[in-house]
Amino acid sequence: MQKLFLYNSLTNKKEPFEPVKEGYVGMYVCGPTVYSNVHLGNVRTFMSFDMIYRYFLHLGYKVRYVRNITDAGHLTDDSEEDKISKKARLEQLEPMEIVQKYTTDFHEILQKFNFLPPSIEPTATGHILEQIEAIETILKNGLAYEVNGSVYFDVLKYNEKEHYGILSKRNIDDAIENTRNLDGQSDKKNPQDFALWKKADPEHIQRWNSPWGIGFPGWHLECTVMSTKYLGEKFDIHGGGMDLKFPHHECEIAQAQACNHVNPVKYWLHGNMLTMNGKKMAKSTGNNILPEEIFSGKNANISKAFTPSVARFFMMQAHYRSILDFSNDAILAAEKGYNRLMEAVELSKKIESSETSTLEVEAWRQKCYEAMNDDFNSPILIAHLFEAVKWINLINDGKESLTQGDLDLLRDTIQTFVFDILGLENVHKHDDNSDRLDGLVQLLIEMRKKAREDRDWALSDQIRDKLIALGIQLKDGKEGTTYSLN
RNA sequence: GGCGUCAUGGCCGAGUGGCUAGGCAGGGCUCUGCAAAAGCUCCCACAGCAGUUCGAAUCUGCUUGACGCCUCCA
Repeated sequence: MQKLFLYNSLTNKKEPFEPVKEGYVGMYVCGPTVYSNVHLGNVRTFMSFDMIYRYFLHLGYKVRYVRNITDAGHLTDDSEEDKISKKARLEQLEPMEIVQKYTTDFHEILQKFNFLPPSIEPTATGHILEQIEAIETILKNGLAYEVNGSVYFDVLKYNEKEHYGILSKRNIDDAIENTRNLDGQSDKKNPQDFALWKKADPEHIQRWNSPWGIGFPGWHLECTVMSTKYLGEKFDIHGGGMDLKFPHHECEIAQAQACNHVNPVKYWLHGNMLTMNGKKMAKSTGNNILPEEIFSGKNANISKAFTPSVARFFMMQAHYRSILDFSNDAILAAEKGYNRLMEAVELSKKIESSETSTLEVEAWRQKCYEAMNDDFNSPILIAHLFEAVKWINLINDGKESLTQGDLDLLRDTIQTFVFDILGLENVHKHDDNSDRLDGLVQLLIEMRKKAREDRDWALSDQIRDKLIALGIQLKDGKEGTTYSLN
């Protein structure tokens, strides 16, 4: 099995991956809060982990990939209203209608981007009982306290024996000094404390019964409970966006420690932000672009529509831990590179083998693995894939050659990395009219051929230029004319 | 204010103490009726200032700038 190194946010180091249980990987990724459409920035994080999931599967691990749906509603501020209920009131819908609507949207979007579904996709509302039990355990262990029907985690007490800040590299004393004074009416003993259970006011729509009265679970508890339930007290990988590192993931560690006395996660992986115009994409600021807008081209920041696979390629060209800035120029450039890659992939199916090989396919294949083994370095992998693009074209020109065995290896490796691991798709516009379109274009190619034989350049160029205007690129080669659709 | 990350060629983006990814755009050549496509090739960058070193863009310090977190956030 390939030796994989990954960057652990807990230690800030690249470490060799050694699973808790040999041959198995338990991976938990914080999913979306389903109160509005996912934007491209949300998608980036999930896509990074989709690629990581795919790579683990390819390496032969048995992976249980858990990605939750947050449908219980997190608090937005110190008011008692949470996101889900807020939106529900706005649209005159039941909270679960909102949840259903945006969960469906989430799934549809990810499907278009060719995501593999997670092994388990648990919901917060489906685990209220488990959350209540966890709170009882934490209370019993003396690390939480109840005030007026709410239960808070006692961060200072926890910090006496454990390190609150172990992940985000924060010092609790600094945090105390620098906490903003939001209001004076909080029930918390200390501003650092966070809610495990929050009392629901009468007008609060999402509400459940509990030993502390009617209320709803706190911000961070669901992930602790669900990851423990499905992956165990100690599991391999926990992922999420960089912006969740603090406080969300820090609180998860504290809760798990308080419940199970175990540091729950071996490797913390954090994907970096997708920015637009140099600023983080966020639902709240309006600085974002929706996947549907990418697919339709209907957004002021882009000049045309892009396929999901082009957007995926654009994101895979950057490392998951780097900030990536979205712009029209950047995705246009990515689209051209993507097209060139896909055309070479198609061509690779047609090129023929020779008696001898002039290229080192096995060494190249190993370089592809080395790229992925180095903290899932997809941009380096793509650089290597473009080396193969060059090879395929040279073989096609008769300037290099491969034996049947090497050619099969090349094709297999491309298939593996381009489609299985990066999750790209070569989108053929195979609608009902594709045969007709092909027939039409072939007819025009014939007519142009005739015109060229008659030296009727005006006609032949007209055919060529009108077709390119329609997005049909004619390619004159030694063996005749072919075409590609843009 | 505190904590942290990052500053790479026209653009996007990797990476390493010396051998200097890749994509896009641009120049030249091959091919072509002219082109396009494809191939070859050129353009050798690492914010600024000091320091460590035989040697740094890569290590250290400072400066400047950007971003992220500290409040829901992928």
